[in-house]
Parts: sequence; structure tokens; C-alpha cells
Amino acid sequence: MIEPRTLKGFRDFLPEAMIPREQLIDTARRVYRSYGYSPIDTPVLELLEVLQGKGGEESDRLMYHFRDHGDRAVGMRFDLTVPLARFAAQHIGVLGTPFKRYHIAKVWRGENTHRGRYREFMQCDFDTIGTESVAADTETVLVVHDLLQAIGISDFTIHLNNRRILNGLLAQLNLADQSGPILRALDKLHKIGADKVAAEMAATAGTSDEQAHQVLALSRVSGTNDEILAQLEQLLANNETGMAGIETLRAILRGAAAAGVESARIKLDVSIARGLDYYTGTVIETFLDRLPEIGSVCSGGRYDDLASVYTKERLPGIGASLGLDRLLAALEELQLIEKTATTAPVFIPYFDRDRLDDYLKLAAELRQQGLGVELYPESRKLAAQLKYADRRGFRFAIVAGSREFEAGQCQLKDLRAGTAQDLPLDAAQLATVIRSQLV
RNA sequence: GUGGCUGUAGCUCAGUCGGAUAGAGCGCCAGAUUGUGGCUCUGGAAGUCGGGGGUUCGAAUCCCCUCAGCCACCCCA
Repeated sequence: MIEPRTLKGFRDFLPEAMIPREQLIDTARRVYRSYGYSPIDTPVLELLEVLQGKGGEESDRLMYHFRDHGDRAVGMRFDLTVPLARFAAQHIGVLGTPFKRYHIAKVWRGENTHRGRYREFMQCDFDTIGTESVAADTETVLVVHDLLQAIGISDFTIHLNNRRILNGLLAQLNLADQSGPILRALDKLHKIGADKVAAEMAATAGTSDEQAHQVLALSRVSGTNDEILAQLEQLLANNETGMAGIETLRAILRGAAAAGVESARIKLDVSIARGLDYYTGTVIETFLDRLPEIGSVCSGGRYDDLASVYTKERLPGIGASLGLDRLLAALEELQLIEKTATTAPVFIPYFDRDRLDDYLKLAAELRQQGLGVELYPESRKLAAQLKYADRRGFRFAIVAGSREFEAGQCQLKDLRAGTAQDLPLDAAQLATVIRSQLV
């Protein structure tokens, strides 16, 4: 016998896990569409040359790849952004700009597994291609905001930064060449503290004490968003790049406020520096206030050289990605996930052995009324069937035996409340009552 | 990739110094006068003790290898 098991980092999803998963995807889709993003899909497999060399050596090493039957070198997509770059370069002529797309799909990375990190996982990306307008930056923030609200999370904070502020400062200190190691160190500020960041910068980037001190001046920038902006303006007063970054942040804050986003939802955070090789401007990360340690659940930013390896046309873009698996883990920890293993609210026990056709008819009529209905497939004893319905999380059961059929009545049980009422055996009337109580 | 920890029933775990038929709770199945779930009671099924090798009279227990998971580091398009 072959032991049934899944590959390391690959998972099965049981109904109890899959139902909230699909709900989350539905919500993301609805929010993305409300901003005019359109769905696209791309192949799981691409020619290796299309995928490789876009995210650095590490990404190439993590990518699943092999030779196909025609001896072509192919790879499995490890994110949705590189395929988008190829897609945009190939089709932008017919799509036109600006082009807004969302893409909800699985990606694969052959890396070490961790809590919340798998080798096969879902990304929910949305991006706007072909505009450098700050309107797109602001809308990206708004989408993240609306998305988390729609999911039902009441307390979250969108951390906002701009790579040009960091780049400007480094240029000012003649450290532009060392931005990689410096920003990687700076990214750990919250985690390891200023002293250790300074030590790491000295070790990996060869910064002098004075340079480290200057870079860490960033770490002392704090206060309200307005206060942070004022401090940054002082730090970067003579730096065109830095000032441009500050102006972009200001514009996003203004725009978000105008669109009705509560000011406490957005926090300027100069230590956010992720996506080092990739992002060129706005950078965002989103944290749950009650579970910050789980990390960013929705991250993204602006990248202005997205498709340069595929086309001479300039295709700047901005977007973000919902970390579906991480968010689900968080929602579970915060007990915001309702546990049900059924998708239909109404259960009909197959109670009277001789009345199968009557049950089928009732179920069909209720479905025509727009209700999800499951009919139990075996005429077991009633207690067992009700127990099944209870375990699966059905909301209502419609009990009818020979007595009820003869009287033209049935019993509607609210399984959650533990109440029951007698009603006429009529689908339209039943549906009205059920709908009024479904909430 | 590095270091540490853990793998015993479907799930969560106990199992003494190496000792004989490997346990519990939950879940599952059946029942508690033939038509009503959650609570209770009774009974039942279910384990290659992750896998392989070794030491030993004897291994869930000790040793080696391997697979998987967790934690920290590294990395994170």
C-alpha cells in the first residue's frame, strides 16, 4: 500500500478550512472589482528565461523548474508580478494604459517551510500599470484599507514609506552603492534596535560611525505623520529625490483623508524598506494591531522598471498583494473565523423511508426560492441525522414525517437557537420565514 | 542553508530505570422502550509507537541514518 501523504510544503484543504478561504477570496475579488481592476490569468508554467533573473539569485534558486517533453527549460511561476510584467509587455498594445488587473492564484517556491510559509500558496495581487500618478499610489492604499475593512478586521494599520526618502538620504551620505546591506540592516530596526543595526551596517556596508549615525537619524524620526514629515524635510532639505518622496507621502495622506480613511489607519514608518531590488517609490505594509508579530498581511509598492527586460516601452506600475495564508492564520488566531463545514443553510432529514420523492420535491422548491438545501441521503433514525446536521453547522432543519405530510405541516428547527416552530409545508412560506431569520 | 526541539489512535497528548496484552481525553460508530441535535451514561472500532538499520534476552524508551513538523537564524520578488 502507498502511504497517502502530500509533499513537504504542499497542503490539502478540508471544507472547514476551504470555506473561509473561499470567502476571503470572494471578498478580495469584490473589493478589487469595485475599483475597476479586471481579472486576468497566466500560465502556471513559463519558459524559464521569462521567469529567471528577475528577483535575484535567491528567487532563481527557489524556483521549481524542469525540462518539458520538448526539452524546453520551463519554470513554475513563483509570484504573480513577474508573469504580469511579461503579460503587460506582450499585451499592453491591445490593453492600453493605464491597465488595472487583479490576479488570484497559486504560486510555488521551493524554499524551507515555516509557520505560515509553504511551498504552494495563494497570492491575491492587484496592480495598476502604465501610470506614475500619485492617484494610483493613493488608490492602492485605499484598496488595502477597503479590503481589510470588508474582511471584517476593525483594527489594522497601514505602514507607509517611500524608497526615494531612503535613497535620497543615502545619496546625501555617499552611501548609494551600499543601499542593499544598509537597508537590510535598517529593516531590522524594530527587531534588534539601533545599536545592533549600526554594528551590522559597519560590518556589511563599511559605514563610518558618522554615516551610521546619520542613517540612524531616521530611526529617531517619530511622532504624528505631520511631525514625521517635518523632521524628514529637515533631514533631506537639499535633496531633490528625498523631497519628491516626501511630497508623494503627503499627497497620499491628503488623498486618503479626502476619501474618508480614518487618519489613525495610516502611519508613516521610515523603517519599512522591503522589496529592496524591486521597489522604487511608495512602499506599504499592513499590520494587524492585535497581532503585529505575525507580520505584514498586505504588502506592496511602486516599481517603475517592471517590464524593462521584456519591452522598450516604459511600464511603471504599483500594486500590492494580500497574503492570504498569513491572514487566514491571523484570523484564526483572533477567532474571527466561523467554523462550518457546510455551504447550505438548510438541512432536510430523510425521515420517512417512503417519502423520498416528497423530500426531493421540497428541496427542489426551496432551492428555487434561492436557498441552499441538503437532503440527507439515507433514511437513518432522526437523532443521528440531526446530529450530523448539528456537527456540520447547518442553520435550519425541516423535519417532516408521515404525520406532518398528512397534515400538510412541517417543523422548522433553528439548530443554532434550539427553537422550533410548526409551519405549513409550503416552500414559499418556509423560504420567507427562513430568510427573515438567516441574518 | 545553519542550530535546537518534537514525531505514540482521526485530533491533543500520557507512557517511570529498557520489561511482558501501549493508555487517556476529544472525535467517530452503536445503544439508553420503535419520531427530534448540543448535555449525560454504557458499549465498540481504531495504533507497523513516522520510516529504516543497530545495541540488547527484551526497544515506544538507548544509538545511527532518513522523512516530516515546530522554533530561532538566514532569506523573503
